[in-house]
Amino acid sequence: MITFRDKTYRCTSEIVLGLVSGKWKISILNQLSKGPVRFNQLQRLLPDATQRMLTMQLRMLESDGLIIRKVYPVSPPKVEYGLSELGEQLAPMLTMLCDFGTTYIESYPDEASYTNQKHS
Amino acid sequence: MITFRDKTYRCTSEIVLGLVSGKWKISILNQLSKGPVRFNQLQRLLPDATQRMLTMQLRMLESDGLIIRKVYPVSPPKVEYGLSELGEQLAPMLTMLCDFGTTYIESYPDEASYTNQKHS
DNA sequence: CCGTATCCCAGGGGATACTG
DNA sequence: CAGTATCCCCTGGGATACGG
Repeated sequence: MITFRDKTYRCTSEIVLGLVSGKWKISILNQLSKGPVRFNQLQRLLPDATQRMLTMQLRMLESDGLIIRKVYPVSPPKVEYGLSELGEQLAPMLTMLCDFGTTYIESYPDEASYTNQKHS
Repeated sequence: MITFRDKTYRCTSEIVLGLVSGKWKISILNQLSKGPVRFNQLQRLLPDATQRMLTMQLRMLESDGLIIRKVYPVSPPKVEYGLSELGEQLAPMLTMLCDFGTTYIESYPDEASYTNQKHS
């Protein structure tokens, strides 16, 4: 048993699940892996996420040390989010998860369907 | 966007997260990876899981095709759980998640503490 | 031995409106 | 532009008791 930041886990893998579990966390990490992004860019990239949710997920990723929030003290305000070192190290695992997910649903071909998302 | 079993995902990796997210799923998979186990053995291996929770998590893993439930029609009842082919394929990923988790908490040395679990 | 059935609670997430 | 503030709902999980 492991205790980490006041939560208990039965395996260290559960900690990683916690890091990326959250409706928009993976999408955010995927976007940031292409380079730093501003808040309203993210909003346009993830049009189904509300401002509130986006902020919450970003704050969690930040406090978990996976992303870095840079505030430029200018007017109008400018905030940029980018991957931290730790966040970059996560990338290969996200890829593996993605690949396994793809393999998995291919075991159940007629239970999955794809929709292409509108983009600005 | 992907729709799979009436849920929508933004990335196939989220499907995998769903497969293993659940308080006892990883612990169960870890145990079954050592070989098939009976229900009450599992209870003793995971003493903090209630019967109800154990049953629920096992049912989910089963309906997701990761484990196989074998019922022996004898008296007293005997039920044995084992990994499916798909479940075995999951193992390397669980190992990666575990390893990254270990690496991760080592970045924050004084926020983690370890407890060895009582076993029968 | 291997489960169901009930009841209850906390927190993750949605909708909407407001602000430095 | 980049957020807070409220309010509300729903699901995952806990406690406990009962059944084939």
